[in-house]
Amino acid sequence: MIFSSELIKGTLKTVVLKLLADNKKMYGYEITQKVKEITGDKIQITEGALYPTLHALEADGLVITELEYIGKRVRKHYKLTPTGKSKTKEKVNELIEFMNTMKIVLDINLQTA
Amino acid sequence: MIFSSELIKGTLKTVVLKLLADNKKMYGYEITQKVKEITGDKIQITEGALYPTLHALEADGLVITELEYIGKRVRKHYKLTPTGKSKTKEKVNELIEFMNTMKIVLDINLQTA
DNA sequence: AATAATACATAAGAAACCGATGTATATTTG
DNA sequence: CAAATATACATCGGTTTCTTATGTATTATT
Repeated sequence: MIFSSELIKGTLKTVVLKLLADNKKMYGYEITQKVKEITGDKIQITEGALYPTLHALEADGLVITELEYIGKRVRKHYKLTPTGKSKTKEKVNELIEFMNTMKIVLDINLQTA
Repeated sequence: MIFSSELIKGTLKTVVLKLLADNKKMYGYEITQKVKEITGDKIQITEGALYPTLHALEADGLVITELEYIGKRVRKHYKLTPTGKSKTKEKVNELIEFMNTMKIVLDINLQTA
């Protein structure tokens, strides 16, 4: 089972930030593979979604980039800025709170009307 | 704290379906109030998002409608069809699984690279 | 009497993603 | 060794979906 893209949408930025917080430094392709790996292929980030997101994070000053050359191939590494680190905490906390709220909506709302 | 709309986006349809499953029959305005109530004002569904969603659910055959007149004011009640009921189970299960997966991404991904 | 709440609806614009396409190098496999 | 696959970046048109604003009308509150 692969999760519908509408579910992934709202959490993409948070997931990317969290991965960068845990791994210090990652490049785009690595992020797609990492997400596939730790979610058992259930979340697959498309390149068309990821690269614009990374560019937006950079434009917002949440990450900085660094190029690495592997032979002739280039890798663009992304790393959190201090602002990015605190933003990551905010977003992760919001998502956790949101999921707790969702649990209430999904589980506890039993014929209360 | 009010959750960012990007988080709410992917779950709106599922939340509406779940409320209908639990309450048999609801009208639009009632849904907005119910969601505010059970989430402690943290999720506020706008009318511009809700009504198009309800219309889409109806067009997809997941709900049927029924008009009620309170004096001169009209209420449009929405009720799940059999198809809607099974779709609700699917969507709720997917969301629960998604949240479990998200927990792994947010909590357990510790320097595995 | 005026304001707020109830109750529906639409519509223009914005945001964000999907799927496709493009370019190029490196590795694996038959 | 040629072909296929994997690695690695990027953009873009079209679609979906929401936001904000607006519109109409009735009922309740202050």
